[in-house]
Amino acid sequence: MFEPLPNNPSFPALEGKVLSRWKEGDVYEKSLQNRKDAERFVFYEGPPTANGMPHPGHCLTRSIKDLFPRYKTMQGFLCERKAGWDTHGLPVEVEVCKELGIHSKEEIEEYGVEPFIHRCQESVWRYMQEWEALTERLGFWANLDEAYVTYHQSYVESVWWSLKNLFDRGLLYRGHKIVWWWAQGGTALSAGEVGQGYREVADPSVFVEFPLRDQQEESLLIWTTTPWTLPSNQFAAVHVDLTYARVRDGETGRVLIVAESLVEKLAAQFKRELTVESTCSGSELLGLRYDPPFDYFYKNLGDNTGELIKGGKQVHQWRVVAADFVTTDSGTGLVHMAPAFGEADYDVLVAEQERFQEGEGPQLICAVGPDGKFTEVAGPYAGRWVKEADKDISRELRERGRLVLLDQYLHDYPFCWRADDDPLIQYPRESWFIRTTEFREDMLANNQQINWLPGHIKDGRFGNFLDSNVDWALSRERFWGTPLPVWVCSETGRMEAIGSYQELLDKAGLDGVQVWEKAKAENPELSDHLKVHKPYIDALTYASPFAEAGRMERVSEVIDCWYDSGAMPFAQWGYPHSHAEQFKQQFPADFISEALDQTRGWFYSQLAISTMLFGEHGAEQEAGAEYPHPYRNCIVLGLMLGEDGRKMSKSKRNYREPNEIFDKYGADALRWYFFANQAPWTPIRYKEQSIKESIPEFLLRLWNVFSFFTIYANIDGFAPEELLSGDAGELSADDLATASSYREVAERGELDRWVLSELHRTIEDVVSRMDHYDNYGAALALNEFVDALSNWYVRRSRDRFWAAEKQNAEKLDAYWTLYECLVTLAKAIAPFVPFLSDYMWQTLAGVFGERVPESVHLCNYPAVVNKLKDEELSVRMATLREIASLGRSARMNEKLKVRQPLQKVEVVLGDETYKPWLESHDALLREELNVKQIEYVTEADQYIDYLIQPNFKRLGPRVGKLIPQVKAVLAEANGAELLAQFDADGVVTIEVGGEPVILDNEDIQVRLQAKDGWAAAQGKNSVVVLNTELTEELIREGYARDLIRMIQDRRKELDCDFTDRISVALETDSLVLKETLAQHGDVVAAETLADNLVIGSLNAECVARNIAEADVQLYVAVNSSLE
RNA sequence: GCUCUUUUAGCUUAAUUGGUUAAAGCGUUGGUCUUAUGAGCCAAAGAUUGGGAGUUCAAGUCUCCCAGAGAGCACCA
Repeated sequence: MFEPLPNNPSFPALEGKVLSRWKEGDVYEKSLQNRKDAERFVFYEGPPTANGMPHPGHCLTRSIKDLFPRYKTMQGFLCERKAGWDTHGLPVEVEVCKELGIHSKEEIEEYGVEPFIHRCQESVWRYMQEWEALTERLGFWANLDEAYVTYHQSYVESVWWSLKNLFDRGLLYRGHKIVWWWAQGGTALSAGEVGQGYREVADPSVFVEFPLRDQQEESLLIWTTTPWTLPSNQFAAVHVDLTYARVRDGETGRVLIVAESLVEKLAAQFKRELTVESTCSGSELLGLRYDPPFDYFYKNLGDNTGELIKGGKQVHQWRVVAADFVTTDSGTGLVHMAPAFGEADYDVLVAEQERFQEGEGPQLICAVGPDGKFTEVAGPYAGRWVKEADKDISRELRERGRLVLLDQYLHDYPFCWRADDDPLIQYPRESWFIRTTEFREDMLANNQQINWLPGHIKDGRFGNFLDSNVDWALSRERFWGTPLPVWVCSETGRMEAIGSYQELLDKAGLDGVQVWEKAKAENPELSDHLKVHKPYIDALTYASPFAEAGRMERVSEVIDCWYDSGAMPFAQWGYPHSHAEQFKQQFPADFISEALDQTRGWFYSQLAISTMLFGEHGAEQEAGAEYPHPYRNCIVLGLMLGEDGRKMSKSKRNYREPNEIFDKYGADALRWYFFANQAPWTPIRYKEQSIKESIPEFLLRLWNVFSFFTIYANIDGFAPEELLSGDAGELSADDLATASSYREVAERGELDRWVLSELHRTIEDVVSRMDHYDNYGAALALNEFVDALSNWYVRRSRDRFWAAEKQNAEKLDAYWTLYECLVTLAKAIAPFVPFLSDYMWQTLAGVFGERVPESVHLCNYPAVVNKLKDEELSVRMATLREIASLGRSARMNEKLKVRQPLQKVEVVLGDETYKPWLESHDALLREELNVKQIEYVTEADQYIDYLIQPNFKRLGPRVGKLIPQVKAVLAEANGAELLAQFDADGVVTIEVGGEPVILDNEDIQVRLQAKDGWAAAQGKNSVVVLNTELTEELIREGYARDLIRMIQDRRKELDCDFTDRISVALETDSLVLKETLAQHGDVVAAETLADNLVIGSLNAECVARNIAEADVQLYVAVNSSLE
C-alpha cells in the first residue's frame, strides 16, 4: 500500500520532510560515494561573501549551480561541490567601520589595526547561518563543512605562492601611476572595482580664462568639471592640427582663444557675442606662456627653466603644449592639464620631462594630499576636501574675473563600490601592478576556447573587456586582505617574494614571531589563521641577503580581494603546499556559473590568473595546460530585477525575501520558476505572482497525477512490491519487466504504448538539452510531457482505472504504465525539483524498502529505451488529439454539450496517411467526442473547399518572380479538380505568364476550408463535420449522463469516499426523465455506485436540481463502504 | 562616444533559422468537462512584430538609419 497523500499538498511542509530525510540518511554524501571511482565532472563554486544577507539573486545562482551537478551526478559522474567563502577586502572593512561608527583610514589606525582585524575576522561570519540555511533550504547540495575560506592560512599561502611566481618572473611590479584613489579609504582601486561604482552626478562645469603672460588682455579659455584640480595646473594643451580663433568677448571686451569650430556653440552657451578677430593653427600657440588660475606654485616656480636635450633652455610649465587627445567634442579645444589628476595629463608631463635633460625637467605639482584634502600649499583651501571646495574655487575665480561661465554638467562619475558616498579621484600613487597586458593575447586565445552561454559573451562583453586590458592594480593600502608577500631590504631596497609561512620561518635572523605568540597567549580564542595577516605578519623581519646590516621588512600593502577569488581553482586546495593531487584532478572546471556582473570580476580574475600561471607562457613547470582553463563551460546569468522591473535594491524593498517564498510556495516552486520560465541569461523579473503561477502549471499538475495513481492503486490493491520479487534495481523498464502481471509493452494498448513512447522521447530530448546546458528547453520538454500524461493519458485511461474487475489485464497495464511513467519521471525531474521528485520516489518506490535506492538522488538518470519510442505513433496521436479538439470546437459552436451523444461525425483529412490507423483506433475518439460513429470521408466536396497554395520553400528558388502568379492561378483554380488531377497524373501543369509550369505533389500544399452551413470546425490538416440530428434515443442518453453528473456532484458535496455505496431517489414530473431512468437506470446506478435508484423519496436530505428543463428533487443517502 | 543585448497582444514569452492566416500561457469575459485536479477543454476580445528605409518572388527573421530599455567599456580634460 502506498502512503496516502494529503488532499491539499503543502509543498513547503513536504520539502521539510524531505530535507530531514536527506540529513538523517547522509544522502548527499552517499551520492558522492556512489560515484567515487567515476569520471569527474568538475564544478567550481564562486565564493559569495557571507557578511551580507543573501537575496533572491543568490537563489538563482545557487539553483543553477545545483541543477547541473545533480544532473551530472545522476549521469554517472563524480561531482564534488566544495563550497567557498570570500572573506577579505573592502566589503568587510566597510561593514566593520559602520559598526564602529568610523570611516576614514586614520580613524581605523586610531582604533588600532589589531582589534580592527579581529573584528573583521568575526564579521566575516555574521550572516553565515542565513547563508547556510538558504543553501540547505534551496536544496543546493554543497560541501559546506569543508568549504574553502579565503582568509585561511592555507589559502593565503597558495595566493602567496602564485604571487611569488609572478614576482620572480618580473610580472609583479611597483609603479608610479595615476590611479583611481579612494581618499577616505586611503587606497587605490582596480579597474574592475572602479567600474562597479559609476553613478550619474551633476558636477560643476566651469570655463576659465588663463591670461597670456605677455598679452594680459588675451586669455586661453579652458573648460573643466573638476575645479579643484585648477590649483595643480601645469600646462594647457592644444591639438596642433586644429584651427584656433581669437575672439572678442562682447561683454567684457577681452580676447579669448578657443577652437574656431566651437565659437558659435560657445557664444550660444555663454549668451554673449563672440567676434572672431583672427585665426591661427594650434602649432602657432605652442610655447605660449600663461598665468595659471592660482599662484600657489606659480609664485615660486613660475620662471623655472631647464636644459633641453636638443639644446637650449625652456620654461618648465604654464605654457601651451601639444596633445593628440585634444578634440572639439566638448569644452573649448584647449585643455587644462593637471598631471597629478589624470592619466593622459600625466603622460603629457612625462613626455615633457623626456624633452629635458636628466633632472632638468618639470616636477609633478600636486596641491592635494592622499586624504583628498588640500595641503598647506593651497593657502585658504588647505585642509578642505577637494570636492567640497569646488564651489568656493569657482566663486573666487568669478570674483577675480577669470570665470566666463559656471554651469552644471551631468555625467557618470565613479564612486567607491563599497562606500557609495565617496567619490573617487585620480591621484598619483605608487602601487603594485600585475603585468596582465603581457598576457592579453594568451587570455584572448584562452577565451576563444570557452563555451560561453549565451555565446555572445565570448566576443562581446568579455572579449571586449580583455581587448582593453590594463595592468592589474593589485595592491590596496588597507588592512583586511591577503598581505602582499614582498619583503624589502632596509639598506638596498631590493626585494624578494615569499611563497609560504614556513619559508619565512626558515629565514636566517627571523624576528617578530613573538608578536603573534604574545597575542595568542593573551587571547587563546584567536584564530590561528590570523598569523598570516596584518599586523602580525608585518612584525616578521629577517636578515637581508642583499646587505649585511639590512633587515628585510614586508611592504605594507594587502592585495585586491578579487585576486583571492580568482586564485580559487588552486588555492581552495592549498596548492602547491598541499592536496596537489586534488588540484590536478579538479582542474579545469567543467562548469561554473555566476551573474553577468562577474565578467570583470570572477570570470576575469580566474581567467587572468590561470592564464598567467598555467597558460602557454606560464611558469615553466606548470605551463602548458590546454585551453580553456580554468573553466570550460560558463553560464552567465542575467541580472535579476525586482517586482517593478528595476534593479533589485534593499532600500527600495522591491522584492520578497527568499524565506518568505520558501514558506509560502516552497523551494521547488522557486527553482522551477527559474529553470522553466526563460533562458537563464535573460534578465529575470522576480515577481511573487510569477513564482506562484509556476506551481499549478507543473508541480500541481504532476502532483495530481501522482495523487490519482496512489488513490486508485490503493483502492485496487495494486502492489508492485509484491508483484516484483527480489532486487528491484532502480525500477527501470528492465527491472519492472520481471514483475508478474507486467505485460510486454508491445502487447499493451495504443494509449499505453503512446505514453511510454512520449516518456522516452521526452527523456531523450531532456538529456540532449541538459548536455548542452539548456535547462530551459529541458524544462519545457518535461512540462509538456506532464501535460500529456495528465490531460490525455490519465483522462483517457480513467475507465480502465475505474473498472470493477481488478485483475483485468488492461487495467493492470494501465497501472504498470502509469507507475513506470511516474517513477521514471521522478528521476528525470530530480535535478530540477529535488524535493517533490524525492517525495514521489519515497512514496512510489518506498514500498520496495531496501530493494531500491533510498533516494531518487542516488539513482541513475533514466536511460532512453529506444524500442519504446515510436515517432509515428506520436504523430498519429497528435492528429487524433487535433481531431478531438476540432470536434469539441464544432460542438461548442452548435451549443451541443459534450454530454449529449451524437450519432455521427465526419472527418475530412487533408493528408490521408494515417487514415487507416485512425479508422481502426477510433474508440478513443468516439468516447472523447461522445459520438456513436466516426466516418472518415474522402469525397468531401459538399463540406469543404480545397485551397491550394504553392509550397513556397520548394517552388521559390525554382520559379522566383513567378511565385505570386503561381499563387494566384492556384487560388483561382477549382481545388477539387486540381487534386483529382494530381491523383490521376501525379503532376499538373499550369499556365503562368504564358509559360507552362509543371507541379508535382510536393510543390503544393492543400488547405481545407469548411463551407458555410455545416456544423464544422477546421484545423490545419483536417475538418470535422458534425451530424447534428438528435433522436429521442440520443436525447435520453444525454439525460442519463446529466443524471450521472448530478448524482456525482451530490456525492462530492456529501464528501463520499470513492468507494462508498449510496441509495438514490428522485422525484420529478418529467415524463422523459422517467423514461430515461427506466431505460438507463442501470448504467446510472453503476456509474454512481448506487445500490438502488428509484423514483420517489428517501430518508435523506432533499436537494432541488434542474435537468432536461425539469425540476428534480434529489435524495442521496450513503449506505456503506465497499469491503 | 564605442560595444553587447533587447523591443512581437494588458503582462510573460514562441515562431521549424527567409516560406505567406504571427503562436501560446497568464489575466479578462462567456461556455464546457470532470468523484485526481486549484487542473483540463472550447471560444471571444486583444497585434500596423518600437519607427523608417533597403535587399528579396517572399522579412517578425537579413542590412542600414532612428528611437526606447538594460548592461559593459572608455572618457568626463
